[in-house]
Formats: sequence, structure tokens, C-alpha cells
Amino acid sequence: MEPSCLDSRHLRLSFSAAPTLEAMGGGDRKRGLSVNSAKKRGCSKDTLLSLSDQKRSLSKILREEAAILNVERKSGSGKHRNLWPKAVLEALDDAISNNQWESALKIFGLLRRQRWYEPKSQTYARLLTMLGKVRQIEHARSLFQIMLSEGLKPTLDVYTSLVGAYGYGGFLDRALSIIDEMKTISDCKPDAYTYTILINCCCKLRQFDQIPELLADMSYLGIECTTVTYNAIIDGYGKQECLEEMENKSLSSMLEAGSCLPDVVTMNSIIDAYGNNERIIEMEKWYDEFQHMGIDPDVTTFNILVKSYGKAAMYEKMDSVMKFMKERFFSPSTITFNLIIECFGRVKNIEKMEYYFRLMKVQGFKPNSITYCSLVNAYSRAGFLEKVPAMIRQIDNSDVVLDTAFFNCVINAYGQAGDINIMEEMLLLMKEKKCNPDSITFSTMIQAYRRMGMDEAARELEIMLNDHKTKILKTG
DNA sequence: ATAGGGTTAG
Repeated sequence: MEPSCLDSRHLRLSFSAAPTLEAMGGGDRKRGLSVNSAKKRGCSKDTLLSLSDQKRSLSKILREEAAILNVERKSGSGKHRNLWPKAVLEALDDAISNNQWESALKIFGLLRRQRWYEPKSQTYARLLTMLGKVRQIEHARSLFQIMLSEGLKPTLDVYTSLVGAYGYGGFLDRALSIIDEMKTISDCKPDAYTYTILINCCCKLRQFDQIPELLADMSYLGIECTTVTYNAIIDGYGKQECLEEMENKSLSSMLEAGSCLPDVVTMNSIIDAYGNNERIIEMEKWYDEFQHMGIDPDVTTFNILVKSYGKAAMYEKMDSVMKFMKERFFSPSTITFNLIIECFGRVKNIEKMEYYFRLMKVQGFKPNSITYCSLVNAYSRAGFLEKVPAMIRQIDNSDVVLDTAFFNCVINAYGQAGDINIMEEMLLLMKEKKCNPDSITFSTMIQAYRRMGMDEAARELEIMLNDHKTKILKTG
């Protein structure tokens, strides 16, 4: 009698059985879903384990690191001109997908020295996309020149990545002139991808006034917007807290045009925008509304709900979301727990925060640098700084990799407490752990010195901060 | 190509 997982009718029914948020708040109402069928459905790979957790398992990370380092080492000496293609290409692949741009460029240099090397525009496109993401515009520019010098003709992909690199770097004019150049080349006419990337850049740079022109340009060229184009604009307005424009300009025109249907990303952007502004009624309204349009929530949706209820101090509802996920075999993720921990930490509810920290570990989710940032900040705010050293020792005995942001939190915590000596010790520890101090580290320490009346120390650091900034400008 | 987690100051 048990319906099969492959039975589409059953799938549809079980999805449409999703209760409204009102019902979720109601708590212990029984769901009409048998454990067996739910388990089967839960096994459909996207619910049981979050994809990012699967993809980034520790062993995989370690393997990638080793492969990258191995190949990278060889790139230092000029000798290795006959390496196996597979090793080099895989290392390059891993470095690119982890955004390790320095390694990637080194490995690419090695690749170019191989006897079997053949320039491929796709490799250039992927490198350019990565350089855009990490804002290395200068490197993107010279990589493009290298490509031309190898006699490769830029493809549509390459041009599009270049548009992204300039756009995300804040050079919208340059990005636009590349699009103009593209229009003159028969195989490289800009398409919906190209324009969507540029529109997304405008959103991130808060240059919304440029968007109508781009849309007009598209329609003049006969390029149809896609769902992704609308999503980028909707999320852009939402992030800038322009909720009126988001709902009544972007979302309405999407729904009215009817040529692209909203999807779960549209839904998540909209409810995140209302949730972030603590407009819970509208958030819930849109959650139900999107479900009526046939769009099902995913783990990201639930994370957004958890975060929003937490921010609005509606802890029972936050609990209900967790309970609901459990009942429907939606696994939470590290992000879910990090959000809850951050939420209780913010209001100095140490007890609840530590409860969820334990629960997270019991349920097999590994805390990461972000988790520990929230803990340190909470201990600092609540005046429980004495808990921090034990925590650091505990991390030391684990394989958790800490980063610059974590140490910035620690340094800030001791700085706020006026504990200058420990603060300076933490800077040393930070360097020992191979985390580079950044401009936030310096500003944090400068503030601390100022508060303690240590103007000389503050001035010295200020000079270092300025040096640091000019260095960034030169390499960026 | 788009959505969800942590860091300073102003």
C-alpha cells in the first residue's frame, strides 16, 4: 500500500500537504505523512544532507589541499614540463572552485609550460570568473591580454566573465564598453547571461538607476529576461531595504509579464527582505502566497525563517520551524545552527546559546569559524570573557580551521574589555595560526588603544593600517 | 548568472 517514491501523484500530494505558517506555529498537530513514505522522500538527495556539507567533507578538502600544494610546488621551479595532464587540470579545477586565486594562477602558469598545453578559451573564462569574484581586476585584465597573445579569439563565455570581473570590481563603464564591443562581433553577441551579470553588479553597487537602461537595451536587441534576471533585481532591492520597489516594481512586473515564473530563489529573496526588516506579517503572507503558486520551500527558506523569527524575538515560532523541518525530514545545516546561536548570543542569552551549541554537536554538525565568532561575541557582550581561553584550547584540539574574522572577534573582545596585553597576545596567536591581520584587525586595535588613552600605540598602528591599505590598492 | 551564517569604525 505504500506509494512508491517514483509515483508522481504521491509526490505532488505530499508536497502540497505542506501546512501554512499558522499551522506550523500551532505545534503538535499530527501530519498525515507516514514515516516510511516520508523517509523515502527525505532520501531524495537534496533534503537529508545539505549539498554544501556533502561537497565539502573534510577528507575531500584535505585531498584538494594536498593536490593543489603538490602541483603548486612544482610550479615554482622551471623544470616540470612533463606532468600528467590529469594532475594539473584537477588541481587547477579545485583551486578555481575554492576561489584560491593565487594558487590557481600559479597552477595555470605551470599548465602553460607543459608540452601538451593547448590554450582553451573555457579555462580562461573560468579563471576570469574566479578573478571577478575575488575582485582581482588587474589580474583579470592581464589574463585577458595573455589569452590574446596566445592567439585565442575571445568567446562569448570569456567576454561575459570579463564583463563580470569589471562589473563586480565597480568598473561599470568598462563593463558596458565591453558589452558594446561584443555587439560588433558576430559570435559574441551579449545574451541574457551577460546582461543579468551586469544588472546584478548594478544592484550590488546600489546603482539601480542604471537598470532600466540595461533592460531597454535588452529588449531592443530582442533578448528576453529570465527568472534569474528578475531574481537579481528583486534581491538587490530587498538587500537595500527598498521593499516598495522590490514588491511593487520588480515582483509585480515579473508576475504580470508572466514570461518567467518565480521560483524558490524569488521566494527566498522576498521573505528574507521582509524578515530582515522584522515585517513578519508580510513575510508570512508571502511564504503562503508562494506556496499557493506551487513553489516549495527548501532548507534556505527555513534558515531565513529561523533567522527572521529569531531577530524578531519570536522564539516559539523559531522552534516551530525547527520542529517542522524535523517532521518533514529536512535536515538543518551548520548554517541553521549558526543562525540560532548568533540570535541568542546577540541578546546575551548564554544559556540558550550554549544549549544549541551542544545540540549542534550532538546532532553531528561541526562548528566552524563562524560558530565560534558568534560565541566569542556573545561572551564578550555578556561579560563572560573568562570562557574564551578554554574555548580556544578546545578548538586547538579539534581540526576546526580558524580564520582572520574569528581572531578579529577575539581581539575585539579583549579590546572592549580593556585587556590590552591579552589582546596583543591574541594578535601573535593569530599570526602563529597563519591568519593574516587585515584592516579590520588594525582598526579594532586602534580603537582599543584609544579607549585606554594609549595614543602613541594607536598612532603607530594607524601608520601600519595606511601602509596596509596602499598595499591592497597596489595588488588589487 | 540569482537566495541563507561570523569581524572594526563611522
